[in-house]
Amino acid sequence: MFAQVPRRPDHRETEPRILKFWADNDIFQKLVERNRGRPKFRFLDGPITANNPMGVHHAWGRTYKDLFQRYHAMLGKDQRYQNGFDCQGLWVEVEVEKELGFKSKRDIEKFGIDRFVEKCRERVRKYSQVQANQSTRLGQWMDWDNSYYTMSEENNYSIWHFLKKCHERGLVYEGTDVMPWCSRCGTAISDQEIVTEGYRELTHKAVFFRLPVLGRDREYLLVWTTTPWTLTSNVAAAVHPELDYVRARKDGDTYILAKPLLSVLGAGAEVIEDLKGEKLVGLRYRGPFDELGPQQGVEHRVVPWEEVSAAEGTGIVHIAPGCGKEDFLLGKEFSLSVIAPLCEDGTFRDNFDWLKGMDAQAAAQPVFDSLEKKGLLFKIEDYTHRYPVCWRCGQELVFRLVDEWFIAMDSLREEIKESARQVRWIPEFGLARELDWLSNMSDWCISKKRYWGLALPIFRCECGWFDVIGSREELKSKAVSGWENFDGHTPHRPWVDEVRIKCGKCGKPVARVKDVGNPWLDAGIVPFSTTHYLTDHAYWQEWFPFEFITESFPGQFRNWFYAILTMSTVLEKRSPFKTILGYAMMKGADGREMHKSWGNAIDTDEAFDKMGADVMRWAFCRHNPVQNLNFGYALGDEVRRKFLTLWNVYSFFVTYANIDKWTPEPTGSSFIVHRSSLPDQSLGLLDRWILSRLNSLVKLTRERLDDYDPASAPRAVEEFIDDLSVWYVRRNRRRFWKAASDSDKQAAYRTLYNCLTTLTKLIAPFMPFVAEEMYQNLVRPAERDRAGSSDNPDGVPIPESVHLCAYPEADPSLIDAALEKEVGIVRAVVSLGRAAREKSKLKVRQPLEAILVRLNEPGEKDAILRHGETIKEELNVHDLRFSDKDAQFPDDFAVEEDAEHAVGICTKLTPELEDEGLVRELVHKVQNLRKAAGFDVTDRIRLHYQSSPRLAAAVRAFTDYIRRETLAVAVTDDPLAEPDIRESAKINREPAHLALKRVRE
RNA sequence: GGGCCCAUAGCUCAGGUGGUAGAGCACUGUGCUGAUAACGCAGGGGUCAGUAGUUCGAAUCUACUUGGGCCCA
Repeated sequence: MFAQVPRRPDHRETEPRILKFWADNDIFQKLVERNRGRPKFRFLDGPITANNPMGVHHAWGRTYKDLFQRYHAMLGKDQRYQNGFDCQGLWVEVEVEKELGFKSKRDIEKFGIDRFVEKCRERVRKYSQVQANQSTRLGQWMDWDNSYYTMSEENNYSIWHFLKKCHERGLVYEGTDVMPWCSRCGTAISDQEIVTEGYRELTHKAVFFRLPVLGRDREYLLVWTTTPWTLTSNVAAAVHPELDYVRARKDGDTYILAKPLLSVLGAGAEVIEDLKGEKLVGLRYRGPFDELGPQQGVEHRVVPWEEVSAAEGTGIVHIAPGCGKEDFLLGKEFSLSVIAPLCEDGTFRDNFDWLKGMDAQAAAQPVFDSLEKKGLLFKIEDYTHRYPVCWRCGQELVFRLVDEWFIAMDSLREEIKESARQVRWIPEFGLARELDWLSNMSDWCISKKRYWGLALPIFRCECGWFDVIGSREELKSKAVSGWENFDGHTPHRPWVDEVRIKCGKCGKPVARVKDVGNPWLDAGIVPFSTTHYLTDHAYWQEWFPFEFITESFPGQFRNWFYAILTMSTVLEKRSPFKTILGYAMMKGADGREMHKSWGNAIDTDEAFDKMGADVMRWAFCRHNPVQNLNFGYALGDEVRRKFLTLWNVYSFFVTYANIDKWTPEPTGSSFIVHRSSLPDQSLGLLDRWILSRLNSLVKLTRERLDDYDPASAPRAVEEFIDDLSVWYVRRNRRRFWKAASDSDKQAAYRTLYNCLTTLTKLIAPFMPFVAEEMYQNLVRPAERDRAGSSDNPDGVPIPESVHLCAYPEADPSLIDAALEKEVGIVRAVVSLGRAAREKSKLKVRQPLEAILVRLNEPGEKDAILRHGETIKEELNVHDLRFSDKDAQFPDDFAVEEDAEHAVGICTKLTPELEDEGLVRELVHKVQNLRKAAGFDVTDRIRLHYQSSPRLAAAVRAFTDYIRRETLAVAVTDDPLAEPDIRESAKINREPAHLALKRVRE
C-alpha cells in the first residue's frame, strides 16, 4: 500500500520533515561515501561574504551550485562539497563599526585594533552559521563542517606565497595614485568594493574664475570648476586642440574661452579673434593661489587634452594632478607638478597657510572669497550633477593622492588573457567581457589602509628598501624582534605588526607596512588554498584544475574571475577552472532593484516559508540565466501550479493503485530500465507514446545538464507533465477504473508508475524535497513489502533515498519519434474539432454523427485511424471520415482549420442523437449527486427517476450504459424509500426528479 | 570615446544547426466535476524595433540605424 496523498502538497510540513529524514539517516554522508574514489566532479564554490544573512539572489546562485553537484552525485561522481565564506575586508568592518556605533578610524584605534579584529572575526563566524542554516533550508548539500574561510591561516599564507612569487618577478611596487577617498572612513574607496550606490545626485556651487595670462595685459583664461577646494592645487589648464576658441573683450578685459560657450560672458562681449585650441597650448598664466607655500616655484601652463568638451563650463579645464584621477594621468603625461593638499581626514595640510586644518568640502566659500579679493572671481552658480559618495556612510568623496601598493600587470596581461581563453564561458560573450577588462586593466592596487584583512607581508624600510615575505617560516627566520608577540596568533593585525626584520640595505629593524590587502586577493587564492597547494601537493594535483564554477556575471569580471585567473596564472600559468556558468542579476517582480521601501524586496527566510525551497529552486532553474530574473511571489505561484499538476497525477496514481492493491513487481535496483518491467506486447499505443516521451525527456535532460544548461530541462519536464496529465492520464482513466485486472490494466499501472518514479529521479537535483517525498512513498514501500523475500534479482537493495539513486538513463529503443509526432497530429485534429463545436455551440456532451477530416498529407490518414477511437471519444462522435485535399465540406458541417488540417463536425441532430445526449446529461447529474452525497467512488447505488416520457424512453434505451457509468445496481422509476440524496433537475430542458441510495453489501 | 548585451502578443518571456510565430499571466467565452477551493478547452491580440543585404525562403545569418541596459576610460 502507498500512503494516501494529501490533496495539496504542503511544503511547510514536508520540507522540514525531509530535512530531518536526511539528517537522521545520514543520507548526504552515505552519498559522499558511496561516490568516494570514483571519477571526480571538481566544483569550486566562489565564497559568499559572511557578513549578513543571505539574500534571495544568493539562493539563485546556490541553487545552480546544488543542482550540478546533485546531478553529478547521481552520476556517481566523487566531490568535495566545500562551501566558501569570504571573511575579510571593509564590508565586515563597516558592519562592526555600525554595531559599535563608531564614526571614524580614531574610534577603532581607541577601542583597540585587537579587540576590533576579534569582533570582525566573531561577526563572520555568526553569519557564516546563519548562511549555512539558510542554505541547508534551501536544500543545498555541502560538507558544512569543512567549509573554507578566507580568514584562515592557510588562505592568508597562500596569498603571501603568491605575493612572494610576484615580488620575485619584480611586479610588486609602491606607487602613488589619486583615489576616491572617504575622509570619515579614512580610506580610499576602491572601485572593486563599490558596485552600486556609489553616486548621488547633488547640487554644488560651481565657479567661473579668470586666470591672468602672463605677458598679456588684462587678458584672462576663463575657467570653470565644481570643486573649488582643488583650485588651491591648480598647476595647469587644459584645452582641446581641435576645438574652436575665441578671444573676446568685455568691460575692457579680454577673455579666452571656447567659442560655443561664449554666452557665459553674457551680453556686451565682443569677439576679437577666433583660434583653435592648439594655439593656446603653451601659454603660461598666474595661478589662482600662488601665495600658498606648496605653489611656490610651480609654473602654470596650458596643456592639450582630448577629453575637454564644449558641453559645459568654458572649454578650459582646471587641472590639479593631486586632486583628480584624470588630472593625475594628464600630469604624468606632461610632467606637471603634483600638489597633494589633503590629510587622511580630508582637511588641508599644515603647509597650506590660512587653509590649514580646514575641511575640503567646507572650503568652498573661503576659496570664493579669496578669488574675489584677488579679482579673479567671475561668477558663481548652482550645479547639479552625479557625485561619488561613500557607500557606507554617504560622505561625499574627495580625490586624494595616496601611496598604495600595486602589482604591475603589463607583463602578465597576455598570459592572463591566454588563461581566460582556455575557459568555456557560458554564455560565450563572457570571454569577450573578460578579455576587454584584461586589455584595459591598470595595475592591481592591493593595499588598503584598514584593519581587518590580509596582512600584506611587505616590510619597508625608511631607506626605501622593501621585501615581501612568502610564508610564516620565512618571517620567523628573518624576524629580529617581536616574534614572541606574534607567535600563536593568526597572521592578522595587530599581532603581526609587532614583528621586525632587518633591512637588507641599511640594516635597521623594519616593520610591516600597516596596510591590509585587497579582499579579492582573499577570494582569488582559493583554488589553491582550499586544495592545500602548499601543504599537500598530491591532493592539490587531484583536484586542480576545477571543472566548473558558477557565479553572477555583473561585477565578477573584474573581481573574482579576474582574481582567480590572475593568481592562477602567476602560480601555474593556467586557468584554475574549465567552465563557467554566468547568470545575470535578480530584480524585484516589477523589474526594478529590490528595495524594502519599494515593497518589492523578498526576504529569504520569508520566501522559504511562503513559497518553499522546491518552488524557489524550480523558478531559478527554469529561468534563462542570461536574463535578469524578476523575482516575486507571483512567479512562485506560477511554478506551484505547474508542479501541482504532477502532484495530482501522483495522487491519482496512488488512489487507484491502493484501490486495486497494485504493487510494482521487483525489478532489481535501478527501477529505471523501462523495458525490463514492461513487456512490450501488453503496451497500448498511448503507453508506448508516453514512454517514448519519457525517454526523450530523459535523454534531453541529461544532454542539457551535461552541457551546464540548467533551464532547458525544467521546461521540457513541464511539457512532459502536461502531456502526462492532460493526455495520458485523462485518456487512460478508464483503464484504471475498470473492474477486471487484466494485462491492459497492468500495463497502464506499470507505465504510469514508471513515468512517476523516473520523474522523481529526474527532478531530484532540481526539487530535492518533493522528489524525495514521492520517492519515499512510491518506491520505498516496494522494498518494505519485499523485506526478507528472495525476489530481488540483483541482490541490490533499493536506495533509501532518491538522491542515492542512479540518474535515469534513456532507453533509445523506447523512443519512437514517429509516434510522438502522430499523437501531436491527433491532438491537433481534436483541438480543431473542439473549436468547431465551440463555433456551432454544440457542447461535447451532445453526441454527433461524424467528423470529417481533410488532410494535406495523405500519409497521415493511417496515423489518425490508429487513434480513431480516441478522436471519436474526445469529440463524442459516432463516425470518423476523411475527405480529399481539395474537397468541399457539406453545408451541415461546422469547420475549423489550421495550416495542415481541416476538421468539420456534422451539426445535424437526429432524435436518436438527442436521446443519447439526454442520457449523457443524466449520467452527469447523477455523478454530481454521488459527489454531493459523499459516496465513495466504488460505492454501488440504486437510482430512482421520475421524468417526462421523452426522457424516460431515453433512459430505458440506455439503461445498461447508465448502470455502468453510475455503478447503479438498479435504475428504476419505482419510488425509493429513504434516499440518501434527491434533486429536481432539468435534463436538456426535460424535467426530472432524481434520487440516489447507497447499497450496502 | 571603447567593449558587451538586449529589442518577439497589454505584461513576463520560449523560440539548438534559417522553411508560412509560441507559452504563462491578464482578458473574453465555455466545459468538466470518479486528480476537483483544482483543472481542461476555445477565442481575441504580434508587419518578431527599423533599413538594406545573403537566400528559392530570415524572428533566426550579415551590415547599418534607432532605442534601452551593463562595464571600462
